[in-house]
Amino acid sequence: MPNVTIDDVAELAGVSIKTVSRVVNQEPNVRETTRAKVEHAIAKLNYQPNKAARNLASHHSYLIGLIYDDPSYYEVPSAGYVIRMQQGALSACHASSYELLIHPCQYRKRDIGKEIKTLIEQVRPDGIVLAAPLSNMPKIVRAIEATGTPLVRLSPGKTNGKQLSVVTNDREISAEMTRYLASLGHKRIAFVTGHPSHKAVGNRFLGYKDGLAQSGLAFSEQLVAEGDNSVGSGEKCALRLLNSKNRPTAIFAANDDMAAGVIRVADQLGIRVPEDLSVAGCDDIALARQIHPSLTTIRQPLSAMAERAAVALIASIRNKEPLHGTEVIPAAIRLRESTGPAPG
Amino acid sequence: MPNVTIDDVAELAGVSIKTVSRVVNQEPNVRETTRAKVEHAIAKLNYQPNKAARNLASHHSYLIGLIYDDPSYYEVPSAGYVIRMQQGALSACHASSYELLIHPCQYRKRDIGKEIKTLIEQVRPDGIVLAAPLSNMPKIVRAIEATGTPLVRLSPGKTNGKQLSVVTNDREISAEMTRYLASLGHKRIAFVTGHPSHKAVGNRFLGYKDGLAQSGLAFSEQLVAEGDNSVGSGEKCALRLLNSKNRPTAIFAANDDMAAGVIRVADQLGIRVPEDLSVAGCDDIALARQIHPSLTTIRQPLSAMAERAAVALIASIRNKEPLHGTEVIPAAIRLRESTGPAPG
DNA sequence: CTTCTGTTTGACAGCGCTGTCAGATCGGAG
DNA sequence: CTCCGATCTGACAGCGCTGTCAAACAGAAG
Repeated sequence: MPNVTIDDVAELAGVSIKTVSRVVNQEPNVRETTRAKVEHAIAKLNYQPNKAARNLASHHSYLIGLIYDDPSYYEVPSAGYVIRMQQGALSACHASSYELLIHPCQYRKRDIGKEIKTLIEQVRPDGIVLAAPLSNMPKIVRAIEATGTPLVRLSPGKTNGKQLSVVTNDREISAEMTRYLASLGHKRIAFVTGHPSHKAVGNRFLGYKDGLAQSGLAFSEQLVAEGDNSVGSGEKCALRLLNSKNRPTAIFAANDDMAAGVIRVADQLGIRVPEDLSVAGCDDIALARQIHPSLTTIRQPLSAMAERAAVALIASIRNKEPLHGTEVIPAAIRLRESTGPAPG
Repeated sequence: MPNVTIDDVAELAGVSIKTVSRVVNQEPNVRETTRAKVEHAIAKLNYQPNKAARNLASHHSYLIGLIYDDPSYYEVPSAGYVIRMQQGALSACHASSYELLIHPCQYRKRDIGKEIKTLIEQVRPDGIVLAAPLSNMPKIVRAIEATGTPLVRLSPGKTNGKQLSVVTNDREISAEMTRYLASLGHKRIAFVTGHPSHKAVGNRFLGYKDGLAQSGLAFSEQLVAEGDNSVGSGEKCALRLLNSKNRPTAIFAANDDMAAGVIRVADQLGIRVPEDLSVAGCDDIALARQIHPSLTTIRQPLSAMAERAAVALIASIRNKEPLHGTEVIPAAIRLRESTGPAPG
């Protein structure tokens, strides 16, 4: 196939290749009639600019890298999490004719910093979206900073203010969930915390406390159990909470896996959900819809966050203004079967 | 950062840039001592060839495209499926310093053919891996063929012999699963078929029949129920099968979702799994491990298939030999809690 | 009609690499 | 010691685009 180049278009339109380039790149200062001529020629020849040539001449790669924790590492992969981020990033990239390069990586590796640095130097993406939990690992953030590539972090925690961080309102939405449970008449609302290394989980705990206070309920250590984000730990916590005298009528877990563990234990103990016990989770993983009863939970706006990150990145590349600050994309509560009015 | 180019390396090594190029590209006919000199210089300067320049000069993009059905279209995404394919393809690409471009697409769109064609013409990947079910859609296959881009299909069905197809042994492994159930003493083994449009599902049904025959068991229409791949349809089929007199002691479903439906219904009917009823599925989705009892199923070698596809593609690009034929990557049975000896 | 500013256009030199082809070098046979 | 083919190396011309800069042009002001 005799590929059509910018020269062909220029010839057909009767202008110089530079003018064609201007039209293709939507640069200003092209007369309207000229632009029309060129666009007509482009359409007629079905001209597609050669990316390699453009990249070489412009020192851009028109590539955005999405770096995230390798989901295969986990037995039950956080596949949905990754897919949703990819979707958001892809839609932003395609809207600006950038391409998305994905890079799952295992942060447990010794030389992960060097690996990422090499990757970036070889591929030279114009910008990078870094997902949690990697976005909170100084080693990784520093490796990327060292390459000078614009970076946007998807981070649940506070940020260092150096780059742009796109976050969700973990704390506020957790408070809202807690208030929702309180509004159903629950007085004893327990919380299952997760692994302390996950910043998002810490914020959820704070939100839980906020929500209690806002609902006029007292916080009690008795009603807090510490898990490690796994289903099994959720079961253990549930066992302790549900076997205590004066047991809670609602349990809010810092993630869905632990909430699923709570439901399983309740089932084994003959405690009906939601009649005797309301259960709420966080994350809206696929499992949340698949279990019985289906789980009331908090849906993180992962796709929207990744999209926003990529959009910001591309805009900043375009106008050469550095990125910084924090942007909040709000999460949403998904009401399902596992929560209901307090018993009695 | 003053990027180091091939000229810098050539100067330091005291050779021409062409020789450096030869070393970088592992071309033959370079004296060992020269190669060592150059490699030393490369290491010293930490030289990274500029992809854009290389692409432009060589007319290659060093990009492999992975095209699959957009998982977001489904309520409960087939995220695990996609992630596993990505992993396989990524590992093959990185091993040969290719990059992977992902492209989820919605085949229900009218102009999907044109969309894919445009995508390919813009991005110019050196090869494409096309996943099921898209790989069985003539419209899509033809659109890709029209661009002349090398194509490998991940296809459960038979192929047209035009390109390479990487398949799994659906039929044989289903027969094996059936024989396994028979070997546990089951005499009445039922089968839940899926949506007829999924070719893989048809092969599984054939394998089921094979397995019965190989185990000396008679096939009976009474023991077949037709679902549509959904959990709900699995429940309906289970209801019919388990309420029939002389009910089966084992049910083999053409996918895991339907198998999960079977287990749910058995639970509701007070039929114990696996004591009273063995249940087997197919696909090994995340849910298979999460339900109680965990599901015996067939694990498709998705990652291996995608990896093989990408490896073959890259090899064919390298030696310029067209690809064709069919390659089989065997699946594996995962024994879990849902199957056991026949009752009585 | 001239001058000046701002807009529009084009010539041309790369970007950093690979392909081509010719020249240099080497080793063994004559 | 010479010759020949095989092996190794380098000069150079692009690949198809963008950035730079200067030239051409248009319209407003004098």
